[in-house]
Order: sequence, then structure tokens, then C-alpha cells
Amino acid sequence: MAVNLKQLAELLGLSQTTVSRALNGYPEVNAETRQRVLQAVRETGYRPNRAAQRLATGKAYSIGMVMPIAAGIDSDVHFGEFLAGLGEEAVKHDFHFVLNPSAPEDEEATFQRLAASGNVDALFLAYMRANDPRIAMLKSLSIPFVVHGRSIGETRDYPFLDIDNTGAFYDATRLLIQLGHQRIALINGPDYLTFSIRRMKGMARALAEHGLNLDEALVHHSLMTDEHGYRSMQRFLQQPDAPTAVLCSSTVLALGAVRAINQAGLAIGRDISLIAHDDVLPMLKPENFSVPLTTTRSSLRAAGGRIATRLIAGILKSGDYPDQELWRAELIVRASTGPAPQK
Amino acid sequence: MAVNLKQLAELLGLSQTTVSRALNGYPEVNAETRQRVLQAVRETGYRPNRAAQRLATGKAYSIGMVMPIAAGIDSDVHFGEFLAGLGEEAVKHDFHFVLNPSAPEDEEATFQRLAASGNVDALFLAYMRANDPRIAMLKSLSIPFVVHGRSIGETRDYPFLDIDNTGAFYDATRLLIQLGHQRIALINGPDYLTFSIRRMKGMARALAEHGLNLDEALVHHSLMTDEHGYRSMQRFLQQPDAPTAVLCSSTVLALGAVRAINQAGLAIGRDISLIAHDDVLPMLKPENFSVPLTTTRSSLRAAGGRIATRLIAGILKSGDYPDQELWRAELIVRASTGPAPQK
DNA sequence: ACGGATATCCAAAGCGCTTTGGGAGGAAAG
DNA sequence: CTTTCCTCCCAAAGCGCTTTGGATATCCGT
Repeated sequence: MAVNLKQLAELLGLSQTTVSRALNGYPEVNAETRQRVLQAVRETGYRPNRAAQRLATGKAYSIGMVMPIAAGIDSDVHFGEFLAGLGEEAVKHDFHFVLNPSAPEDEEATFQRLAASGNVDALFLAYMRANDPRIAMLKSLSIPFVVHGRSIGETRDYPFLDIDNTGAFYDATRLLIQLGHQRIALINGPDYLTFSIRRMKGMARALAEHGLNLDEALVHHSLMTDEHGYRSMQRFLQQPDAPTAVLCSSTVLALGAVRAINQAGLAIGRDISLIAHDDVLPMLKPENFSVPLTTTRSSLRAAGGRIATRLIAGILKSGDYPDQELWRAELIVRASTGPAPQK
Repeated sequence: MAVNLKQLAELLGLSQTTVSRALNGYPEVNAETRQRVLQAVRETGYRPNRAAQRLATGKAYSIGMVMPIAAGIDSDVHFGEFLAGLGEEAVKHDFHFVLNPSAPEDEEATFQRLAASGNVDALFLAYMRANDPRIAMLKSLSIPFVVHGRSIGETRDYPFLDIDNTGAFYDATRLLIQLGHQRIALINGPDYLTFSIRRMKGMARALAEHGLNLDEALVHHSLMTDEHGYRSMQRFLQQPDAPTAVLCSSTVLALGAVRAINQAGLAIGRDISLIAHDDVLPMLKPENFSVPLTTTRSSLRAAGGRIATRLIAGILKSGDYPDQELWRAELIVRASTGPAPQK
């Protein structure tokens, strides 16, 4: 049923060469001819055979991903969401995945094997850490890659997509300060991940600008599960001088935090304000919380899609995308923030 | 650097045909010659070019997966773990993935597109529901597939890998009954998934055999997050005639349940017994709970690997695996179970 | 009207593998 | 001593695409 290039060319009375060129956007083909070809493609439903293309071009048409299987990552709620974005976009372009789970200790070997296998045209990297050794490694591998997030402390001369974590939490903190809050807590992600580091920095900066200090007793780092959110919040509330506002690095953490707050008999948005970072997880919408959450929002799925798009465009040399992107998170005010309670 | 078939053949003074046959296990090749070939492969590090193989054989050497993006599935903690198993095994055989996220409503179209694309040799299906319409659909698609789990109510004439959920919870329940428990609660997964249905059935059967009834007030169905585990347990404990034992469909649920129990001031293994199903999630080991958990154990990652193995063997027509497998879960007794408290 | 651009198109050579259709040589059979 | 039959090997034809290296025709200025 499926036609191939040869048949299509015959049908059009053209050579394979011309048809191929028409399809791949080469200039040496008459505009009218190109239209005819495109039309015929539509009518016949012609789809180039990827295997043949791979063989002829040497491209793999697939992107590799080393899936970390360290604790708290592979089973991370956020990971699936990001993956969905990648997959969605990849499938549109008929690209494959090579998913390679790997323990941190043999990550390097895994990357090398993947790059050498010729099975992938590009690699993708996530869960960036400060001074992440993996980026130097990837650079030496001579295979294109894009990083989700960005390292800290290295020259920033590699392609990445990150959100402005510093800015997001700076904005959020400033809002809280403007509302009169002085003691603000932070329930953050793991302390070795760059987004955590930056969010804390953003918060510290906003505080500093208003002559306030970041109280270390009000900062917790942990995996982003709601259990951890719950426990952190509970401990904050038990402190002698409990915070009147709290920032959460994920709505998942916020889920637990909210529970702890309710349990303490406090009212969110009145007794205590809460702002969470919202990765736009479909099953956890901030507007559906009993008290709708004020959030800094940036879709994780969209990020996955964007990275796939860039990776693919890079491989195909189609389209031109910036090499480095920093997305701003929107600060969306809902009911979980309010003026600081008067003593 | 990388050698190809032609070079390898030249090096050996053989034809490509013979080398190819030696490698692919054809009989018409002298045993000694085959050894020489194998030796040369080891020395040169020859790896067949997958693109060329795909083109020549028409096989895709990749397996397709429709990743459901319905609430509570894609971001499921358990999904990543399963995926890791699949990926690990696939990569060993140099197989690719085609990850296709799809909303339930266009799942059918997604499957069809995937099957028709010629980009995958086999499909994989999970999150089985009772009378799942997808298996009839897959059968009509004339593309091999394996199901993780199994449907209920249909003729069971399709390849699957499932664990004996009924048996697992039957065993668990029987143990509790033997320990003197009469009122046993169940914190289960979503009620439309077959594993939930079967686990409840297993529990009911064990109860019935001892003249006990399953009390509907003691059964909750929900997504398997610890939040839900917490809430369910809390509600159970508030009932007038609270249960003395509880079964959880996941250690994630157990996490929440344990929290609720502790909070109620009860001692696990003495005041109340708990048995959870353990999918062997690396970040949530039952032996690391404050009171080590008695569990029914079956590794989700192993299941993923096994399915990949079977799928790949089926495509390569190498090896012979059973078409249908039912794994028994082990009942492992730890400290969270004990005799029912005397009134 | 003519050499040289310019615009369009094509034939054919791969890419690296599998597979078809033999062919040589020796053993078994007649 | 032929004839037949294995056993083991090979040459060559694809698989469906891209790309090189021209062809051919048209158009330009002079």
C-alpha cells in the first residue's frame, strides 16, 4: 500500500533525485514542480522510509537520554511530565528515543557508549548540579546536546534551556515582603540541584534588598514529595518564631505543606501565606487546592517539548533556534497569599 | 574506526554472505568458520549497522509504547520504575523506543498510527482495565504486543505478563486472619484497574474462607500517592469499629498510612498490622520503614525488563518464552504484622 | 548569433546489511 | 566409476533513500 520514492517519481514522471530534492527543500527545483510533488505526497500519503534515510544520511533520527536511576529521580513525579513533553514532540517528527537508565557511577560510560553507538544524533541532559562534571564530558563527546537547566560555576558555553529560577523566587519573595511578611520559609528541592540553589538565591536577594536575612532555620532541602513538604512545614510551625509565609519549590511539596498548615489550624492566605512553584502537572493544579495557590508557573511539559524541538531542528539543520534560552516564570497571584498577620 | 561487514569479510578472507550467516546463526556455516568470525568480531569490535539491518530486513528494531497522559498515570511513581526496566533491557539489545504520549480519547488513533508507521515492531500496553477495549484493538492491528497485567472478562488469548494479584492479597489476608484479625481494611489503587480489582478479590476470598465478609466501609480506592494513603487510613481509624489490620496496594500508600497510624498514637505491628504490596521501588524500601513492613513483593522493574525481553525475542524470533506469564508475589513477613490486639 | 550564466532536471553510485540462487568439492549411493 | 547429495561458501541483487556529477534548455549581454 505504502508508496516509495521510486513509485512516486514514476507517477510524477520525474526522477527520484528531483522528487527527493523537492521534498528536502533544495533550491534547484522549479517552484511549480515542487508544488506538484507536494500535492502527490498528499494524495498518496507518501512517507519516506526512515531506515533508508538513516542509511543514506548516516543520521540516526533519534535522541538519546540517560535516565538517572538515582534515588528520588527516576521515580520523580516531575520526570514523567517532562518526558511526556519530549515524547510528544519527538513523535511528531518521527524521531525515536533511546532511553538509557544508568546509575550515577557509570553515567560516563553510558554516555560514551551511547554517543559511540551511532544510534543517537543528540543527547539530552537534566537534573543539573552545581559544577556538573557531565557537561565537560558531553562537550568532549562531539555529539550535540541540550541541557535542561544549567550548571553553576562553569563557563556557560553550552546549549541549554532553563527557567529563571532566581527571578521567579525573587519575584515571589518580593511580593511576600510587600505584603508585610518578614519571616519567610523555604521548602526547596534537593540542595545539590541547581534550580534549588538558584531559587534560594533569588529569595535571599529579595530579602537582602529589603534589609532582611535568610534564616537558615527556615530553609529545608529534600526530595520533592508531599511527605517531605508536610514534615518541613510541620517543623517550621513548631519553631518559636514561626514564619508567616512559605515558598515551596513544587506544588507537590505544597500539597504536604498545606496539609500541615491545616492541621495546625491555621488559615492559608490569612494566618500564613504560601507561594509554590508550579510545573503545571496535570494532576495537581494550584487552582484546585482548597485555597487556590499563588504560584510561579512554568510548564515542565512545554520545556520537554521545546528541548525536543531544538534537538531535532539541530539535527535536521532546519529552523533556527537560540542556543540558550531562559524562560521567565509567571507569578500568578491567587488566594494563598495575603497580608502578613498583625502581631 | 568502526568496521563494517565488508571489511570484516575481507579481513577474514570470506564473503559477506558467509560472515552475515555466521553472525545470524544460520546452519550452513562451518563451526570452525563461525568461531573465526566470532573471534574477529571480538577483536575488531564490529557492530552491525542497525539502519542497514532495518532497511534490509524491514524490521524496525524498536518497540512502541503509548504513554497514557491521563491524570495519575503519567506522573505515577510506579511508571518510571517500570520504564527503567524496559529501557535497561532494550538498550542491551540495541532496541529503540517510540514513546507516544496520548490522551485516552485518541488512544486508538495513536495505536493505529504507531502500528502503521512501520516504526515499531511491537507494542506494549499497561494499566489494564476490566474489559479493556484496547486489547481487541491491538489484536486487530496485526502487530505483536505484550500486555502488562491482564484484562478481566475477556477471553485470555493474548500475550501478557502479570503478577498473581489475587493470590498475593489472598495470602496476605490469610496471614492476618491467622494472626487473629477480623476487621481488615484495604487501601487500594484506582478501582478501574485490574490489579486493584484482583487484589480486592483475593482479599475477599480469604475472608470468605474463614466466614468473614469484606466490609465495604473498609475499602478505599484511589491514586497511589501517600497523601491518599494518609487520608484513607485516617478515615478508617476514625470509624467506630476501626480495623485492626490494613492492606495497602503500594508502599507509597503505606507511607501515608503509617503516618496516619503514628499520628493516632498507635503502634504498628501491635495495635494495628499492616501489609503492603512492594513494587521494589528503590527509594522506598519496606525494610527502611520505622517499623519494617510485611509485604507482598514483586519487582516492577523486573517486569519491565521481562516484557522487553519477550518483545525483543519475539521480534528476533530468538529464544522461546512463554506467551503468558503469571508471577507469584512473595509474602515477606517483617515487623509490621502481629497478633490482633485483644479487646 | 554566440559564449557563458542560470535554472532544472536526471542517471547512477553508494549507504551496509540480508537473501536469493547458485557452485565447487567431497562423501555416499548405485 | 558415475550419479546424487550434502556441506560450505560466494556473487550479486536488492532494501529506499541521498548525493555527486553531469546533462539540457533557456536566457543574457554583446
